[in-house]
Amino acid sequence: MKLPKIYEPNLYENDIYALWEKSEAFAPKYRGSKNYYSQVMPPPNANANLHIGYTLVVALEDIAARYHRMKGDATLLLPGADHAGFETQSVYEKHLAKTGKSRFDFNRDELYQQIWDFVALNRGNFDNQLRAMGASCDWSRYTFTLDEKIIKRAYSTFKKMWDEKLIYRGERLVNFCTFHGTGFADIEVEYKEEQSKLWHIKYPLTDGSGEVVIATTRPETMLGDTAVAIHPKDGRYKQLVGKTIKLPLTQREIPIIADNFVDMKFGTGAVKITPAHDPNDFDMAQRHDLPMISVIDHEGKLTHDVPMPYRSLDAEQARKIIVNDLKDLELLDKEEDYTHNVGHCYKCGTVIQPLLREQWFVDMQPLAKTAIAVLRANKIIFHPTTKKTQLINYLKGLKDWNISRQIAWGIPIPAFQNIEDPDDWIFDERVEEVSIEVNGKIYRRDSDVFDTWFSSSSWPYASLGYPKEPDFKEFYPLSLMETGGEILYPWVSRMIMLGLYITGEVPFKEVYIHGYVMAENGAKMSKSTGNVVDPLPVIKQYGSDALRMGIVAGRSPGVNRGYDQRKVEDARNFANKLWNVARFIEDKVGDNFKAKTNPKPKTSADYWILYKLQHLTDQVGAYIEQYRFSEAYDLVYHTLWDDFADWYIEASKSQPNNEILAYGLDIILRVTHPFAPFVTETIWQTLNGEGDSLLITSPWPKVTDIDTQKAKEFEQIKALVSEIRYIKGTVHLRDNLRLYHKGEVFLNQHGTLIKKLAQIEDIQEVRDGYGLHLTSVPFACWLDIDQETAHSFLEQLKSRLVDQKKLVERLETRLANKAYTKNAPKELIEETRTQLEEAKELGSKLYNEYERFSGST
RNA sequence: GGGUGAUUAGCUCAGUUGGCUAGAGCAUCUCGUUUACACCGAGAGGGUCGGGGGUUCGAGUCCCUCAUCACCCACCA
Repeated sequence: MKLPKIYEPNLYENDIYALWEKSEAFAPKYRGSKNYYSQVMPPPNANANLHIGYTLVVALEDIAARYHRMKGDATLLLPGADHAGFETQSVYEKHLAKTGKSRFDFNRDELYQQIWDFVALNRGNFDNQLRAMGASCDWSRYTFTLDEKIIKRAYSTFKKMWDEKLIYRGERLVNFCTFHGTGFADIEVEYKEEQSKLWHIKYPLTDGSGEVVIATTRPETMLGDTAVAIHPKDGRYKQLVGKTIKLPLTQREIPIIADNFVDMKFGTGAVKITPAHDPNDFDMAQRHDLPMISVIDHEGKLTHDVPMPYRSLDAEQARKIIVNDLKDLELLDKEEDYTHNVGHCYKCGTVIQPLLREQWFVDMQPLAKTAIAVLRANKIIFHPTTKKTQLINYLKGLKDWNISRQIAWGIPIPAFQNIEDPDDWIFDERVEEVSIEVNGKIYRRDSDVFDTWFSSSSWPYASLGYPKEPDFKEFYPLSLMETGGEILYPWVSRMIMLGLYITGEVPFKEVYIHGYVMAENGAKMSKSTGNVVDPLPVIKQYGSDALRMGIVAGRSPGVNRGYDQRKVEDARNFANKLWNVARFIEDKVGDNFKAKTNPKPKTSADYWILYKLQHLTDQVGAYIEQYRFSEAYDLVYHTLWDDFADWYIEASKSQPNNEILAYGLDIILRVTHPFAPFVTETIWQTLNGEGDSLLITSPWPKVTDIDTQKAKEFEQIKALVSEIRYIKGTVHLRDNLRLYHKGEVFLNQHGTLIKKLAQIEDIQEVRDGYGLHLTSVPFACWLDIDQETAHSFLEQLKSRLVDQKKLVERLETRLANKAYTKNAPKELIEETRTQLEEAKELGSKLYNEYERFSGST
């Protein structure tokens, strides 16, 4: 079968992927190695289209997986999708809104079913996109985060924590979005800087002896104040401790307390304490045993615990009215402009209200402690390494984790409450029931669901079927967890903690954190800005391989970088180059392409290319094992293009060796396959004709020992040819150029090749002659350029001569430095000596040429 | 307030424990249709490696410091 002139990815990609799938090439299988290599892919939101960032995820994971598969390791790349609880529910709510409905029109069970159907409708996109990107993942092991095994695992984990008292139910401050009606973990709150006011309010002492001025950004919460705090060493106030304040606008009396937390320098040095609506105040209330009064409810309105005129007001509205009322009472001391950070719901932008709610919490201390110890002991290797330190710092300051969410789309919490005794909670997995009877008592199900991260923290072992499934026994701990920096804290940290807690082992041996794919101008991609790049049109235009390589090229771990279309184009050109190399070789070797394992090198070019290919196979493998993808790709790119195509194939046109051509292509196809799976497999299938061999499962190549001395001969030919090309280009000579020499064996031997590569008329042995001598090789030879033409080369000669002199000087100073000869490694000094010799020789040749031509001006 | 990363050619970026005259792609300029490829070939120009100190025989690379940008964490009301 003949390869057409241009590689058109669209014509082949689908068929090639189908071929891999049909051949079960993605199933893990030991092929000559005893090692396994396993990754579970970070599950993207099942409901959304994959954005270009996920192409990077796929590319990185798939390159590593394909490499290890070819190494013979049993390789598992497990695909999955995430129900993405709150994310998906808010998408669905927007969808509902279009039909004029809202979540309040349905109960939670109804909503759950509706969202399930909604997600099922959209899920196909995800599968197809992953295929289009060439992910060699095992679809038979596809896992959804609401699969039975994942839910059961969440329940077992919850139960174990419950039994071991790591789970507790408590009334704590939670970050509450009054629009979505749910609480969030600390990490989900988005802080934004806002212009606001700092109000100074006079709080009169009960005994009438004066007043204390407090400063606040949230005057509406004063109705819930239960104390005023000052610093114990503050001379202005310390005599007031123990006295009480008559809280304005209310009839309540509240104490003045002393606490080290208070910053004397901020505001007035006196701070109102509202335990039910501020985390720091909450902590202080616990220390001083203060009452907590909720004055804002879950809808963001003032509660019935505030004086009549303020009840049911919107918090924002209440603020204005209260400030006005204080003004009227002449209790407002002053207003200052003030800029501070305010927490917002990351989805709708509503200001987050800290509210007192009963929720389930996980005591993170013991889990974090174990994780820190494991990280410190380097049981998990991080790429880049700095992420480890960041993670340890995060774990050190970790607070308890609120795992309750008041939404429908998620895993119901398997806890039931005695309807007659609110403190009596039991664990039970019958979550499909609203209420159950146990020991004659009626228990009602907690209507909340788990935070998505609670179940996904078990992903590495739950998706492998912990504890009994063979996959778990075979592939755990995972070889690599590849993921983005934004989920280092919410996900990676928790996978490590829960992995250690449940399985007693680290969940993965290495972590690779990729940077974000930013928009081309470096800004963050977001739907609202409209600068999101959709991978599918890019794949259609340039091919899947081009996108994969283009997005990996020049990218290092943990660093954000813009999407660069030029790199994709370049990669497309690379795929086409490979295609045409294959066409050329197909033409020479014929259709029955079968590369010999040990081809016989004949020419110095043969030895040279084998040497290059040996370096390629060894080094690319080493790079991938160190997860240095960009450098690996770079080496593949330049070996194919510069070495194999531009030098070896060109040389082969005058000294063909079909065995080596076929062998070289074979090696290059294998080594390129992890990066460009489609084009390499397409070529492989076309050239192998009827054969049933697949490149994807072919072994990674190994080139045996090469005679490097012979390889070096070709380096000399390259140097000679390059110099001739340079001179030709500079003096604008094209035709009829001859190279003369006085009986150099080397030039006689390689004359035909040099003639061909340098595009000159002839190479001749002569007795004597006159012309421009070449300086880059240790042979006496010259181009038959006349005096006048050679003159135009004088400038070049001069600048090269100057450079050469500088180099000689630099090397001489270095060697004259006794500290250098004393301290530097011997090989390096030896190298410097050789270098100096060569530099001197080249210098004198340049000098001679320069003298001869300048003298005759 | 704390932390991390970035700052290298016109643009986008590589550059592993310090060691050949600092690299790539794109862009620019000059040639070129030669047994595959114009999504091509040959050649060229272009960099005080953000500033300033220091350690070292030797620093783009290590240390200190400053500046600018980005992100993350914290949240003193």
